[in-house]
Amino acid sequence: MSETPRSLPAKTRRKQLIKATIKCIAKNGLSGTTMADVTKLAGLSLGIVNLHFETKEKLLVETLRFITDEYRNGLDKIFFNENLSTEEKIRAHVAFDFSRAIADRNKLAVWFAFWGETKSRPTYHSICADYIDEIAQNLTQLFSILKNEQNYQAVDPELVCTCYTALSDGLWLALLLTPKSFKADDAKTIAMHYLKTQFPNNFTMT
Amino acid sequence: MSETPRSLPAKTRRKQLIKATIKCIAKNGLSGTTMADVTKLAGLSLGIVNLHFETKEKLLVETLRFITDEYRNGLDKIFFNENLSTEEKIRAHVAFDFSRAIADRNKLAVWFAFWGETKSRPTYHSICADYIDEIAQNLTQLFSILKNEQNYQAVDPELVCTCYTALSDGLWLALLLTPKSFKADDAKTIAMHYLKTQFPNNFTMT
DNA sequence: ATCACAAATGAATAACTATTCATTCATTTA
DNA sequence: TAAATGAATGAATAGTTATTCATTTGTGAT
Repeated sequence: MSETPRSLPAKTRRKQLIKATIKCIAKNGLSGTTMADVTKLAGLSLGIVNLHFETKEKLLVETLRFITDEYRNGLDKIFFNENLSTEEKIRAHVAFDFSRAIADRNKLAVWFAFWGETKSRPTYHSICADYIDEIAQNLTQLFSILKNEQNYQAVDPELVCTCYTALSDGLWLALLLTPKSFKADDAKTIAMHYLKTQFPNNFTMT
Repeated sequence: MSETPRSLPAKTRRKQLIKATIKCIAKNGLSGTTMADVTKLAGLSLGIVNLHFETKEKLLVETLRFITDEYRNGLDKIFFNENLSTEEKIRAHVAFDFSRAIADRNKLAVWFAFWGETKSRPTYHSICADYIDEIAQNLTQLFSILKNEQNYQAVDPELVCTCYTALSDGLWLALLLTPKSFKADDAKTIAMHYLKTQFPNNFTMT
């Protein structure tokens, strides 16, 4: 195949530009991300973003949608996997949260960049609100099933879901801010530590 | 006193501008914050920021420093308060984390906005790294003292500190993203729920 | 091969925004 | 009361950056 075909399916080119945008936001911040930077990083010409996305703002929205979709789809695959037990699904959820693809510092920078703008941009907010709700419902259900299966009387599934989710987000922040001293494995250990306090008969060390 | 004295101590004017900047970042995002917006919101003239801060970038740095100092100083007051028991200090820490002054949506938007730029701006990063380290040391010490005082054999103070801190940051995100369904009191309940799993003889409901 | 088409280019443009600084104005001092 | 001071103003400037679109270039059909 050629190095960089001059002509490519629109979908491929859009993805290429979104990936460049992620790198660019990580490198220069959302406020420092320019069309010139993005297109240069993608190895393409200045006008290409307007050709494929119309405006910079739409490129940013699609970039946010890209990372939220990636996250949501990954979790859905786990949730609807019939070969996994409930405990295995929860374990897989944690593993996914701190996997290479998700707990990547470039992508984490993008998450936080958009979260910081959420209050001022209704579009960003509604994209985030959507996936949050869906994931919370699925995860709460998993905790609820585990509670019933294993007879954990005192557990409040909804509370555990909110707590786990917040914990996971905060661990992402630690990965972003202190990458030298805090690694994905540390984050996973802490997340499992919390789950074990709630479900002491499950989630024992492997 | 006059409504808006034409002349004011430099420190007061700087604070006034920083407060306007916080509101402006919350309202327009970091990327959408312009000098015109900030100065208009402060009810002052366009050139005033350059007069008091030299550049926009320096205003932003001072704004980040303002909120980090406010947070650090508040926690220090608790940590060094000799009238409080260890448990009371930890309780006060939680109460502070989700108090009106700290868990304010404008300020939360500012925290996340800067966190999102941390990877690309060494200055922002070092301001954050500083306070994180100091607070973690103090909080770890509190957990360590409580462990020894009350004989909690299994507790790992450092891990509990990292876990609590991440949880708290994640709960802030929930307050920012889903303010309708999730309030400061809910956040406090969840934080206390976690502490109770670690120190079951303490942190019982009030 | 040639043509027709669509994708990509990038110089030029239009819009925006940080910064400057000559001027204005309130306050203080003599 | 009359300078003198320096904080504050905002029109003008300089610099940056998103967007446009006439032109170029590769691709596939005939």
